[in-house]
Amino acid sequence: MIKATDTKNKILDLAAELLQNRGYKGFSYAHIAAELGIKNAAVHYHFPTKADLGTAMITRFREQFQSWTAHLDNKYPQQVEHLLDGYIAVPRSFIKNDNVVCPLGVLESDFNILPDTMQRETRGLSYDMRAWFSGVLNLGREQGIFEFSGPAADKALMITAALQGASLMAGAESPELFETTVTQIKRDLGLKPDVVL
Amino acid sequence: MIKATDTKNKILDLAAELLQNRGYKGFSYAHIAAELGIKNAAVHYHFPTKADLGTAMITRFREQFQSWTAHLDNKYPQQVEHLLDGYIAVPRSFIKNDNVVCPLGVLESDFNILPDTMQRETRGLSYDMRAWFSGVLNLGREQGIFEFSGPAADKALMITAALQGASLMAGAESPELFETTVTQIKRDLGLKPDVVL
DNA sequence: GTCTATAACGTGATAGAC
DNA sequence: GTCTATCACGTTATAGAC
Repeated sequence: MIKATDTKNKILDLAAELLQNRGYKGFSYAHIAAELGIKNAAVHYHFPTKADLGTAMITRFREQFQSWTAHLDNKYPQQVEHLLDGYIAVPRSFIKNDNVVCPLGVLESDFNILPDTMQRETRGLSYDMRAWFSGVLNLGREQGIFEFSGPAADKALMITAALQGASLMAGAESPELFETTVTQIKRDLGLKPDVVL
Repeated sequence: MIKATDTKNKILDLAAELLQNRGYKGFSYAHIAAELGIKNAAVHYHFPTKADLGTAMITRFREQFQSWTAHLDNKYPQQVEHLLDGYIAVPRSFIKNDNVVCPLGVLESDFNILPDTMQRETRGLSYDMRAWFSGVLNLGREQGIFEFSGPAADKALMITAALQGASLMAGAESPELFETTVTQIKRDLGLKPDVVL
């Protein structure tokens, strides 16, 4: 992950990390300002209200996810095992050091206290993820690589929920809980757990 | 669910609802006092610090879960389909009106900002749940009722993570996401989705 | 684009009367 | 067991100088 050099993107990077670590009410403009060596008011210059900052963060999450899947689709066309691994890599990437939690899980957990614009973007992010992954599962079953019963959309929902829940557990307990969940998901798809990362 | 009549338990009931709706930093002594028609200081009398209140809540969640599983084990001995439904009923019970989210998901999402005692109890609750459910899955497979590969503990972890993630999604998007996830979980266990509630 | 200064508010918490 | 009164602090946010 390339770190931004301009202040605006530095703020977004740091705010995202703080959100994932501490929840929406758990981080403040003061945290951001202190860490970046600037003042409170400077952060407000770039994002007038916290709702603006929060909404921009989620919009960026959506853009990043879209870029990631476009990259995967391009690099591994129709190679569903790699696409699955790419999808799993998203929540896994957050379970490093203390960065800890998948943003969607935090946003959904804090959903009722989020400003309207953040609620809308959160739903959009959730939808985007399931929609793409649903296509991957469907294709993989047609190819005879994935085995499961029921609609691909249902299976996509279930796996996405499991990855999200496992990401939360990993942050609170142990990272291995995430990996064990992934292993079981792959078993349930009829895959050997040793698929290349 | 029987509502408590004494103040101390009224506080716990309400605090739990607020926690599940708004996260740990999203509720305050003022919220509780206003709703119960008492004053800030009265709440502090029963729970001197917020950490005390939070810890007591989780301890009660653990006791309630233990009572619930004891009840299930007694009412449906060795009847794994009913035990499974009883386990699913826990997160489902929170998806009514706006009560919305499974406590464990919120606590794990807010984990890094929780006081030490709350962190310990949260881990304990998570462990309790998976441990009991792991036994149910193992028994069900021995009986030939559940079909799955891999260790029962892994499958229990995966299903628990899925229920937790689905509970969060239900709160943020639509309750049906929870039910669809449950349907898929049952399909993956080789069950018909029409098992008695 | 960043600063100083400050406003207006909510928070967790305490002392002491009743 | 609940009250009034109060405190110290962190929060989001704004005005205006540089």
